[in-house]
Amino acid sequence: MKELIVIEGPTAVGKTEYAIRMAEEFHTEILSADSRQFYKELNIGVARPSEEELNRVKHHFIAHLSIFDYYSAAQYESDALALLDKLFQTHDYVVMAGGSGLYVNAVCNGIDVLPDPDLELRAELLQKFETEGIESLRLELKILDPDFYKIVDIANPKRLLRALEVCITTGKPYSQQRNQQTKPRPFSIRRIALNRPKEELYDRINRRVDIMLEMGLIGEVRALYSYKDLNALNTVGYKELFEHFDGKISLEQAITDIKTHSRRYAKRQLTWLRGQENLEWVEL
RNA sequence: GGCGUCGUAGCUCAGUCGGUAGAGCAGAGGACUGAAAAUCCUUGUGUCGUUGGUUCGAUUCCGACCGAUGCCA
Repeated sequence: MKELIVIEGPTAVGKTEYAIRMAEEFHTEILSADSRQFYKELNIGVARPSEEELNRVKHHFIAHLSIFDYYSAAQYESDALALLDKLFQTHDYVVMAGGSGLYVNAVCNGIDVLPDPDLELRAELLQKFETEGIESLRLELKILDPDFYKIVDIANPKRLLRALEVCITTGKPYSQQRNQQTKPRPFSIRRIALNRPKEELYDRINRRVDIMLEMGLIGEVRALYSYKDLNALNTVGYKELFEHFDGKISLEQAITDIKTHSRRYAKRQLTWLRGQENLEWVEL
């Protein structure tokens, strides 16, 4: 029986090192499930594994995309499954490691079959939201999919937007196309969630930000300044420095913001993980 | 040393024409199916600097003191 070993956990907990050790032990390879390490332009700020680490074990889905590319959890699901199919021909175990919970779930549990967004439609709806406000999205969704309207977070524009996209492009209510059933996989899955005492984790996050700065984070971000509106750059470590370059905040403030936002990100990841089933928690 | 301003939640500050107080940020908790390092929701009792006085009642008015700060010496 083939097995996928998944290493999850909050940012800076130590997933990279843990996954590499595990992959070495099982003589296998690693799939990154980190939605920001996908982008080749992002390196220091997303704590990409070092050259040395990448040489220890073969990694996939690191720097395989450009910040100009569109990508999604559903695409990741099919890319990862295709690769796993190949890797399992020669390995009994494969390791997947990353902090993007939605992406991990797409691979472990599957994601409903729905159309990819029509980017033109998305832009149109976004335009509507910006000019007419969130209430206009609510009214439209209430008509197109009253059932979903009852359960969505109507304060969250992204949820409303996506539901509308699906309704409009398929001509059917979004709620009728969501079944949220776990898809069977041709391999078993062992999910390990790494954690540390909060104080220690926060200390690691703060220290890692300082290390990123020493490694030249500011230069990396400055070189990407003209693309600051791309989704891939709506990322902790980048957006705060863009604000500094815009003259809105001091460098000192940007640095403390990066630390604060990273801590909050870790907190959200833990909230997400607490809600997941079949997790094996490992305290480091 | 003199005159003035300020001292309220971890931080920045609002406010109470006298009836013991509230925002933003931080913090904490939560949600989450094609943008997810994204996006969204909930959550604010603190000797109102200390100490006297006036008052039925003071964080609010008055005095003194302490601290911060500005100007003048």
